[in-house]
Order: sequence, then structure tokens, then C-alpha cells
Amino acid sequence: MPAEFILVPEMLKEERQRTILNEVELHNRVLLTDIAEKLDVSIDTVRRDVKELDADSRLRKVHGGAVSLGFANYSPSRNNVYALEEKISIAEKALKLVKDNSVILIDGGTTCLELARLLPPKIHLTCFTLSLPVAMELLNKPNVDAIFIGGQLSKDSQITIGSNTIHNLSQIKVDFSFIGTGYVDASFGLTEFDWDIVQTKKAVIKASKKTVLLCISEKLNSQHRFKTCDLTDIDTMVTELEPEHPLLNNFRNQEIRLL
Amino acid sequence: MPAEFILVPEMLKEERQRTILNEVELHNRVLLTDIAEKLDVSIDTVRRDVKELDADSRLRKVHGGAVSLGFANYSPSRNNVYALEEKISIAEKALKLVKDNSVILIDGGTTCLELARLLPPKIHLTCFTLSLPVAMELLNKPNVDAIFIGGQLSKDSQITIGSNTIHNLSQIKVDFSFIGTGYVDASFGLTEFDWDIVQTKKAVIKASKKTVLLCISEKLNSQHRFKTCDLTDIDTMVTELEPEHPLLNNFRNQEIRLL
DNA sequence: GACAATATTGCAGTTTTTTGCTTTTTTATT
DNA sequence: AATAAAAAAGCAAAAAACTGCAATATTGTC
Repeated sequence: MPAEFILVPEMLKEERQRTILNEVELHNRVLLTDIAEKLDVSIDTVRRDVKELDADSRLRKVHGGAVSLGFANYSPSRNNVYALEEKISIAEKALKLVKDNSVILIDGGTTCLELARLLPPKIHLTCFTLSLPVAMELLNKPNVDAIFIGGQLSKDSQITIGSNTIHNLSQIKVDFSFIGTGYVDASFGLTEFDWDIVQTKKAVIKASKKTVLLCISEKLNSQHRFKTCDLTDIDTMVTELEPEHPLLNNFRNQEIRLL
Repeated sequence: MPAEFILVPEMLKEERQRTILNEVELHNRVLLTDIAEKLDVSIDTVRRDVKELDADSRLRKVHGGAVSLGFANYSPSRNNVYALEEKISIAEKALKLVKDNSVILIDGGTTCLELARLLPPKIHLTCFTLSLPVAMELLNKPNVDAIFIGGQLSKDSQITIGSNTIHNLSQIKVDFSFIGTGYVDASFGLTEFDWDIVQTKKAVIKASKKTVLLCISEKLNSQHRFKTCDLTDIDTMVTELEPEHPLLNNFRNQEIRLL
């Protein structure tokens, strides 16, 4: 810097960062260049400030600017998830079926949510979902193009259901869908407690070239009142067990891949 | 120091620190160089004073100066929504426009989220939204029939955008929509940073009989690159200010209701 | 009051931070 | 794949902070 231009810092770093934060909170999104111009400092300084604020989790740095955290740090309490270990191991196995640049659909339920959570940051996907928690999770995946299937929201299952949802599903065809189920039995197939959800799951299966069922072993050999589909409609069933495990014997003679 | 210039300290250390503290409280920040000049002591002395005051948690020392504690303080654990008080007061005012058994739409953004949050448990509504956080909130309202407008998810704004969303919006007509905006100006109208979001907001407005803008006063008289609509397209604007507040003068001669 | 022990202040030299600029690498878009 | 924009890395100048030190002030004790 030429000696004759002595810059008196008219602003402390602290103030500057406070201003940036205000701007971000206020407008949800800012450009680094705009900030630099407004504060009359170099873009580098702004970039460094934003980097710091990001490190402190005060905002989120994005290419070219920054966005407010909002609810990005939304963390549904994962502590009280039943059989989390098993579900994670299922999700890990299912993850191997997810090919880069494919088009998939992820259903609701805690096991499917784990799958969404485990998607690596670098994977490139088009991912449909009708689950609010899954959608929230997909927001954190930089290379996943997430599309939400709209419709009426079911309060307990946190997914969209109903005719609108089903119609929207009828418009798509994905490579793989990953679904959960309430109950599964080798001869009765997949069943549910709720009629609306059954209708939605049917539409999901119809919208998929291949359907993968994620299901902890505890649900095997159980059934309820409304039927989603036969086991033959499922291409792959993933449990936390080894595929050779005796508990899976009933499912072995079906035309279904165990994983 | 030459013996003939004996400087009687016209100020005790105690007084000096009191003065520094006052200055900080008054202006939220202070430069060490300014203080040194003002008190006519060396910069080192000021530095040492500030260091002490910092150690006593009376202010926070930063590079080049000091800032008041309140200024620097933030509670990351606490709900870190910017200007939460104002937004709640806006949401409370807007809530009065929400009639039982009506059909409304709630946009994304923190202010709109507060509105969703404030919906009383007993209110009976059909509520559309394209915001994931708002949808999550609506799940807690037992008597609200929530419908999610599906489409491509925008990671930053956490709302659905794009042609599919716009098409879905074209199929509905709600009594009231409650929207936010990035920027608003009396003559330039509502503007945004993001083109896709503008298109979506346009579709929202078109899908509404009446549109209510929720906007904290800090955003008044600001603008950005893409235009959502003119102020005349908005029926009611809700800020945290009294409708008679001078800051709203520019907006008074428009055909818009201030609240 | 004398005097030693302690604290305060300013100064000079050194180290650390901050900032803007340039160059290279990465990322996004067409 | 090509292009343009943004980010990262390295560099240098300047401001600020720190360190040790000497001069001075203050305090406590006799």
C-alpha cells in the first residue's frame, strides 16, 4: 500500500461484522460485492468476515454471498429415535444402491430419514420426497436437486397424502424409490394402519422403476388392516440383518433381493 | 521525562476508566486512538485500561478499540432470529386478519413463520404454504388443514420454487396470502435478490384475493434488482410501527392499508 | 518526614493482526 | 467443454498489540 494513503479505519471489525449480520438477517441473503460497496472495504475483507461468521455459525456462507441461518440448523431430536443403530445400518446398506446422477424418491419414516441424512455431500442426485423431515435434510446436500411432492399434509406422518399427492406422483417415474412400511409379512405383503398412507405408497411404487423397502427385522411377519402391495412388487428389501439370517427364511423363496 | 515538565495527572486512573466506559456505553464502540487523544494520555495507557476493563467484563476489547457488552453479546443457544420482537409484533397484528374457516396462504421467511407459530390451536383454517419451516409449524396446529405446494426446493430460502410450484399455485385462489419481501420501496415496490423467488411470489399474489405484506420497518426504502410487484398490488402492509408513524409517510398516499 | 516497596506511565523495539492486491484454483453457468 | 465469476493462497504494507524498561508517582511503615 502506498505510504501516502493512510487509511484510518472508520469502523472496527466488530462493527463491520455486526452490520453484515444485520444485512443478512434483514434480507435473508446478501451479495459479498454489495456488502463491500456498502461498507467501502475490499471484497476480500468481506469474504474473510463472512468466513469467520460462518465458522461461528452466525450465518451460512454461499458462493457469492451469505444467507441467514434461519432454520438450517433445524435438528429434529434424533435422540429418541427407536432402534437408531439398526436403522443407520439399514440406511448404510441402502446407500450402496444410490448411484450418482440417478433420480430417486425417498419416503417418510425414520429409516428413510437416516438414508437422506447419510447421503454424501458430493453425490449428485435428483431426489423427490413427500416427507417434510426428509426435505429438510436434503437442504443440507449441496449437490442434490430436491423436489417436494406437494399435497395435503398428514400431521402424524409428516408426509403429504391425498389425491393431489397421488396425482403429482402419477406424473413422475424415478429410478429407485426407498420406502418404509408399517408392517410386512412374507405372504400378506406390506400393510399399514392408515388408508390414506396406503394410497400414497401405492402411488409411490407406481412411480418407481424399482422399489427398495427399508425395514427393521422387528417388523417382519406382522400385518395390519390395509394392504399396500405384495412382496413381489418390491425389488429389494434391506434389513439390519445379514441376508443369510434365518429370520429372513420366509422371504428367501420370493422373487425379492435381500440385502 | 524532563524534570521541568512535571505533568500533574489531572485524572485518576479510576476516572479515566469511567470515562472510557461511558464512551463505550454511549456509542457502543470506541477507538483507542480517539480515547488517547481525548484524554491526552498515551495509547499504551488506554490500551492497559481497556485491557483491565475487559478482564473485569465491563466491556469487550477488540482490535483497534472496544465495544460495549450488549453490542457484542448474542445468545446462540437462544432463538437467534433477528429482530424477533418486531417480527412477533407484526405477526400479532397480522393474526387479526386471519378469520376462522378461511383459506389462507403463508409464505416463507421468519416473519411469516412467526405468524404460523402464533396461530391459536383452536382456529380452523385451510392453510397453503410453500415453506418447509412453516409447514413443520402447521403440523402442530390441530385444526389447521395444511397443504404443501410442491415443487423444486430452494436450499437457501427453504421454499419451493420453479415452474411446477408456479403451476400448482395457478390452480388455487386463497382468501388471504401473507407474504414477506427482501426489499420494499414506496415507488419501486417490492423487490428481491433472486429471480426465481420473484416469479414464485408473483404466482402467490395472483393466487390470492388479498395480499398482506409483513415487513419490518428496517426494510422500508430499500430495493434490489428484481421486481415482484408494485405497492398497489398489495392490499395491506403490516409493520411493527404505528400506522401513523412518520417513517410510513411515503407509503401513506398509496392505495394501501397500513397496519 | 524519610524511605523502601509498589504501581503507573510513556517509550522504543518487536511481534501479531488486519487489510488490500495479485495470482492461482475452484466453482457455476452456458 | 468453454467461459466468467468467485474463492483461496500468498504477499506486503500498515496499524495495533505486546514486551521490557526506565522514569515517575503513590503508598505504607517507621
